[in-house]
Amino acid sequence: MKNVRVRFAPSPTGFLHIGGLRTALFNYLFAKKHGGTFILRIEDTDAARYVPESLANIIEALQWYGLIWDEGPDPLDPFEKSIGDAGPYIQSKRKKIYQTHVSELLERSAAYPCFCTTERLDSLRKKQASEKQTPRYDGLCRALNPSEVKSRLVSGTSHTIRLRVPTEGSLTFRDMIRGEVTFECATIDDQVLLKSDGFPTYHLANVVDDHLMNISHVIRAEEWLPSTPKHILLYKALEWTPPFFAHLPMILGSDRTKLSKRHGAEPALEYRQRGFLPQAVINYIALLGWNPGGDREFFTLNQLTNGFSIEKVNKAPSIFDIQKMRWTNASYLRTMEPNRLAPFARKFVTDKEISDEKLANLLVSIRDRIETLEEIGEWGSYFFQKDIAYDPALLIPAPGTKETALVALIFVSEVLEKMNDEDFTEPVLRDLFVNRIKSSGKKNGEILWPLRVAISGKKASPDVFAMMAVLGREVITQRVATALILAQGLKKA
RNA sequence: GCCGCCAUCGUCUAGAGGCCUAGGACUCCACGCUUUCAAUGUGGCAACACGGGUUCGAAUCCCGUUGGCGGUACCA
Repeated sequence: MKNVRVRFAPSPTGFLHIGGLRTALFNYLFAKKHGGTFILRIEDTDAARYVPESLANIIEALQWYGLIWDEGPDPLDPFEKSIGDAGPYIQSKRKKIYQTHVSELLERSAAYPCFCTTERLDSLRKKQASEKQTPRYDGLCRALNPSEVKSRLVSGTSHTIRLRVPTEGSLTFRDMIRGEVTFECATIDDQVLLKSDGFPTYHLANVVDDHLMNISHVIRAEEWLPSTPKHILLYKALEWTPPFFAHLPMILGSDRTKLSKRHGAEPALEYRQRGFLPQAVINYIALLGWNPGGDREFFTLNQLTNGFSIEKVNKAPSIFDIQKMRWTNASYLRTMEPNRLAPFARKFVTDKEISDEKLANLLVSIRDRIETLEEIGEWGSYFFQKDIAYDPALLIPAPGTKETALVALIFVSEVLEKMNDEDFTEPVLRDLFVNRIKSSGKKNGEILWPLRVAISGKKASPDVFAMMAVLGREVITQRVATALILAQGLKKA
């Protein structure tokens, strides 16, 4: 394939979501696979729905996920500067370009001015709907005679420009994922190309820009499939060659409808806050609707690129499963060096001066227990907080009573008394305690359960000896003493 | 309603006419390891939507039905 140029073209009407991220990803993969160019274009032709923060969000999200564009707005100054020669890449800055092409369409009679008011259009639709007809433009202005058009234009009557769609015949095109798709022209509406405010609609701006930016392949979500014939008609009217099209299957929520907040689909960047690794999210969503064919589950962005092929993209929609994404994330976490995890753990550290080394030691035992970075806080709470609070009844081991707990804590205190700071390493502690417990004829659980609770305040925690080594002799002695007092206060079982 | 797309375990998927008594992964369950919870190991439950063709042979090809999704704006 020569000269592959693809674009991701979000509109800044909201934050980037998972669906958009997946579209961006597949465009990126396709471009990189074929040594092509990945372009970011901002489609802000609807002033009414414009959300100012969304541009920054889209840019930041794409960057965080590592989908860096070769051409598009300059991240540092997206409105004023751009990377690449085909810009500007923000459609609101291209208003004049669209208008010149509209003139061309008008001259060729491929489009016509429409003076119908919103009110008339609304009541027309309502009437059609009540008569069980397909709501569509009835072509009133299509038949206006030229002199009438001219006089209305001269008088400055508010109007739009519509595409003159053939009334007969059909239109067939090839989709790279779905094969041949056919639409009857009679079912295609006379689409508005230019709004009365002078802004182009998506359809016009999209076609003009794709042509001018030399886009070779349009890869977008399936929701655009029904408007593709309109776009092809536009290419024809402008005497341009249409690009190749590929319509990606949708990503749905757990109730099989379009993904929304209700399904846990936050803005794509929200997953950063939620403790996900960008490469894990990318890995997971790449496998939604695409598979290189095989059993493999893990791919880096490079490996995805090398294995990518648009023909292997599935046709059926898929459901976003946060559970599997968490599992993917957990798998990535487990391969990480503990000291690389340390920066993420820092935010949980409050009132203590803790060395990176100590933090890394702690993370060794936490790493295998978490699915997201966010959970580090939970699992390390005994470490990050100076004082821990818990229900004293927790100190009693499973088969056992208040006395069992007391005996265990006294046992532990006695062992601790004879220890030095230097003894507080994981192997030494383990060795010592396990041997002592063995020679006293007790079971591990009898002693180590109360000890675990004394240290962590939780029934589920990292390894006891790992916690002891990290916290040090002083803190451990203190917590065991506190636990002893708490245990004594317990009612008799 | 009309138009279009789609259809393998609950979910993500492998499957390009015989390799399929349908494979892998998530979830769930059981067991092993073990000081808890995890991680990990072993095993288990679980699917070709339905009906017709085509063919010696169909999850795979064709048609229909049903179901799901998307579109039907001076939104993208």
